[in-house]
Amino acid sequence: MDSINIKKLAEALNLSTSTISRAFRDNSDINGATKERILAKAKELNYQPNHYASNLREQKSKTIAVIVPELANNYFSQAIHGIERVARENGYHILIYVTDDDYQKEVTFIRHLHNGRADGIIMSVSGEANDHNYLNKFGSKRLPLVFFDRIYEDIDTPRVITNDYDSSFLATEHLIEQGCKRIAYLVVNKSLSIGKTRMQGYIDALAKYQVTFEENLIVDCSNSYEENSLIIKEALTQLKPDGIFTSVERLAFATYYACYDLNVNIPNDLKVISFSSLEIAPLLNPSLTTITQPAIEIGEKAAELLFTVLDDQANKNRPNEVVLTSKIIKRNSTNK
Amino acid sequence: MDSINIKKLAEALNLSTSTISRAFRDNSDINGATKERILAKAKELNYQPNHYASNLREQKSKTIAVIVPELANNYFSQAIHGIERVARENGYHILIYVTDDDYQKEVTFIRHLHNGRADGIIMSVSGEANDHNYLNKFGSKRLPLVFFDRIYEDIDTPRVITNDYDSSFLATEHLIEQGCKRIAYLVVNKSLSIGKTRMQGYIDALAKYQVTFEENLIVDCSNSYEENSLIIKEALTQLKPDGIFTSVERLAFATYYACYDLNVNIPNDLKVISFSSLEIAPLLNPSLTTITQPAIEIGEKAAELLFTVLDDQANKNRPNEVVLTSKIIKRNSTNK
DNA sequence: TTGTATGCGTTATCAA
DNA sequence: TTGATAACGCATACAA
Repeated sequence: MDSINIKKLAEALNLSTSTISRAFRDNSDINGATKERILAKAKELNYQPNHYASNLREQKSKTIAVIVPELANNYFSQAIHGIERVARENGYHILIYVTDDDYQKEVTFIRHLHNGRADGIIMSVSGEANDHNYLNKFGSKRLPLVFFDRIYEDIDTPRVITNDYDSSFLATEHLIEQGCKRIAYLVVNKSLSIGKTRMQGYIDALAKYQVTFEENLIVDCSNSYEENSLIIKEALTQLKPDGIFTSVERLAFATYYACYDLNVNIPNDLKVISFSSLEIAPLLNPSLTTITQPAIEIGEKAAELLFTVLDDQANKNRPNEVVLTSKIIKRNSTNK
Repeated sequence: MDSINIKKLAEALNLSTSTISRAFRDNSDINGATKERILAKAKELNYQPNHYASNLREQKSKTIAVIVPELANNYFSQAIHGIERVARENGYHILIYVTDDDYQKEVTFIRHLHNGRADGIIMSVSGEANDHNYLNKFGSKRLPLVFFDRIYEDIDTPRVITNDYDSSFLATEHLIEQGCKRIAYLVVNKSLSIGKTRMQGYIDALAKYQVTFEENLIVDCSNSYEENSLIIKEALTQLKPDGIFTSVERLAFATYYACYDLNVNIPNDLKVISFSSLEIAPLLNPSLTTITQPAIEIGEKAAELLFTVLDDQANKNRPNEVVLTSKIIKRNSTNK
């Protein structure tokens, strides 16, 4: 390694390494002129303090890890965008890990992150999770953790969520107002936080309007595109719903494809509403009525929340839960 | 810091730190039984070698940085997914940086990465770039770098691209075959590699069919949604094209919105084809004819290429350019 | 096969 | 205001 380090820079300037080091930190006492001389030379020689040495010395990495179930999803890429912006403004870097909804990957990622690589974690949990207790195994040494959107309710850690119950209630209400009598709820994992909360909003809205709740109108979908296609087509033909409320974006897409195949007309034969952050929802055929979460803002808030924890580990006055509001945007897929 | 480290683990086992260290690497001589004893105890105490100490000692970080212009774009999120998978399989972590097409951010990211934080960089360059020479300033100390998709032609480094010229030629040909006489080409930065290559395919296809090339049918768009909306509406009303070929996905979306507003019917009044990795292109109104790049594969190849460079810095026999093939998928937006 | 000693590049403490 | 030195946690050369 012939690259430049603090020692060579010190030699080149006839100064000690401590002085050089001081020039790169704001708080230290250092002569203004020397500082400038150092910074100039540093720029000339393209010197930068080695992050790993600093991290080792300071016991922090200025890095946060972001763990998401999937990337090819407008919601998550927007959320990450928000996280990235806030992190950068705070001088932090972000590591990305994708679980593909695989619980084992999630556990492995988290465990490996506890080696100093990251100072904190922002995570939307995998859909498969059964035993969340692994998160408690770290005891007091667990890294600061912030959940967003998909959370484990039994883990005590700050979280950023949206008003899912209300949104689901309103979404279902909207379908009822548009004349739907048999509304199916499509969900990937109904035992998971968001699947469950969203389902409750649906059930309660049905109750309010005295629409009979049918267990089999809750359609359990999977993570596989092919399987979902079959499941949804069967649901459409067997259950003959006149409205569909999907808990995640890709189930709405799958519904559209199924309807095209089966010659089911949206919205005449079937009305569709979905959670989705798709920016081009108006361009779909027909344009899709969505419950749109403020994805970027969720990411930003999650990052901010993590930073308040990092800045002040002791302070227990920080908010433990931030709830943001989603918007229902009515479009043609639920037209009367 | 009361966390566990190699020294404490050594004490707990009555061994030396070097023996512990050896247990965590495969190549070293160590008694099988001791190794197991160490690993068992390590698991019990939740010990993991500190990455920053290892990195400092070994002068490598097992981390690669990925720099992209934007995240909320199906192409890039898919590419990153591919990169992430290959990286993980190789035991590498990935850092994500988003430039928002801001050249200054790109320069800053790259410069800061040369502090040991990453072993290599995979980048799709920002659209604004003027002076690429900053990349040469690092001399022999420049980190291994792989470009994908949006490249600087004047920088000598491995790259993964698609057959953009051919695709553009075929796309234009397709529009001509569908009866278009006035085909506009929408581009964000025509001096940038992909904008230029794609334009050349367009121009040559026009020539082949003796369609007159008109300079003003090359429509220069921006990175702002609002500006593009105005630019495209003006282009539609002033230039009255009967076909549009857009170099990036979001210009196709902007075109759809503009047509909705202006009551221009696609495909009757105007046919549209675009580069796009949108998985739900069939669901658009009308379904969009696309040139679809193998985004995930591009990411995978870029990562593989970087790893061959990292594995063997000296070997100059590695491929310097990988060209993958895009697919034209004809849909209703170019129907006769 | 295991242990000892040294250094990776930096920063904090203390002395000058 | 600056310099000498130790320490962060680990991996390797060398000794045992």
